[in-house]
Amino acid sequence: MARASRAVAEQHRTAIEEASARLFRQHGLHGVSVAQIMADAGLTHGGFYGHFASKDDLAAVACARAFSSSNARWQHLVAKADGDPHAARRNLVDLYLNEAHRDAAGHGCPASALVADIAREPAGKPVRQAYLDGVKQLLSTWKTTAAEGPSDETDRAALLEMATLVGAITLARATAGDAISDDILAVARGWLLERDGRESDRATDGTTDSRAVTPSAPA
Amino acid sequence: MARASRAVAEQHRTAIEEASARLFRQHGLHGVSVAQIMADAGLTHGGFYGHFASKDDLAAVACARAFSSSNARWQHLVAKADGDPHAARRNLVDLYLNEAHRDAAGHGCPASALVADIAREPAGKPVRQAYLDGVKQLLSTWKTTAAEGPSDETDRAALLEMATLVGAITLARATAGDAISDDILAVARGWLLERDGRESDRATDGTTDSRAVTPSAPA
DNA sequence: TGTACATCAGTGAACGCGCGTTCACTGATGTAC
DNA sequence: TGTACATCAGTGAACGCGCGTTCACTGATGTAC
Repeated sequence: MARASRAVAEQHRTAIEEASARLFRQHGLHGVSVAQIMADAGLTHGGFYGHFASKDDLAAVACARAFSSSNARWQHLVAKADGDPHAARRNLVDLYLNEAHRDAAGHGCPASALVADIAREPAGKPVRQAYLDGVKQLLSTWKTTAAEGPSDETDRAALLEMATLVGAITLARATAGDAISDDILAVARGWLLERDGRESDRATDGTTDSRAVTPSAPA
Repeated sequence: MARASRAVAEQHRTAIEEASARLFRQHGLHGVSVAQIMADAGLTHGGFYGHFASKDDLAAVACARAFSSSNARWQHLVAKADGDPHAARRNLVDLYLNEAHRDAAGHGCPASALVADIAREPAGKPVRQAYLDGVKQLLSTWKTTAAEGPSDETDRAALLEMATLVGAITLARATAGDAISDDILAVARGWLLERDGRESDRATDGTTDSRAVTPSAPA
């Protein structure tokens, strides 16, 4: 291949972004190389710098893309609940605190998959800002599932609940293979749903038992 | 230096373990090299393999050491509470959900500092078992701060609370520099202390406001 | 207690390898006429 | 619509560098007598 058309070049750029958004979440920002990302996108490594200024530049783009994709899925699940905030929350919790999500970080929530990588990035790196923006997007979507309407208390609760989501899934990943891993997910799931009132024990997708969810696409 | 005495060689081994326990927590298992660890311990890199079979081997030893050290500090704070589980819990929460702990992962809790690195390690790696054992040690210590005595419910609560501790500190690290970072710590601190009953609003070390803790040695 | 010498902790050069990035090159694409 | 040619997306070799690990070597330590 000598020269791709503009349309094809744009497809290539998208493929690079999608491959990196997945591989960065799976292996970490420094656990996958430019060459591996390009190979995953079906290209050779030399063309990378025609699309991005640096690996750091790509990291920020990929991070933003991963959050955007996760947030869209969250909003879709909220919409499916058709105005019932309890059902919306149940949909999100079932998606998030799930063995399938635990075992597929590459397709899951970037807030948890990248949290430690971002914490170690120096202050000026663009990926840090992308992460911060992304977390705030997810928080905003999460708040729409609060039983009470918007308030300072709802904001505080959302911070606590997001920390619990992130802590439960990351700790479950680190302890995967031991019974404690499933227990962590189950306990956090129970707390997040029970604390939100009991009048909505059914999710809108028809499942009746959050512990027996069919393996579904992760967050 | 040509040959160190046995006593000095053992000091060197200890220095390597301590340096790596700190540097692995700060920069990640793959974010610091054998040469950097050895230099930090005051040695050159070639001697490393006289002490450890591989970097993976050291990772497991360093992980166990970090947990052992953290757990000892936890037990010391529990002991200081002199049998009052509320005060013990307050001591631990003040230690953990703290700006100083957030900003010094290298001296902090390995359960949070290493959580994402461990999640990405393949199943057979010895560091995974060391991590799992360490988390169970901390859980065991944490349970001694439960208001009610030992029970299945206490066990489940401890899992949830540990996930919240880990989630809050890691998310606070990833968002450090933004106001949301301090908010996450404050909200999680409030929840962990309030949920445990209100009769113990004073920690045993004499501080009266958990939000104004003096910067202290992290967990 | 003193001597002879084997042991071995630590040194530093070297190994093959993969990293992020650069660059001369290729040849189809896109454009000017 | 057809031709001439400049543009530039992608290729693959190459750059300097740091990685984990190995190894010949040094010389003080530890031991046998």
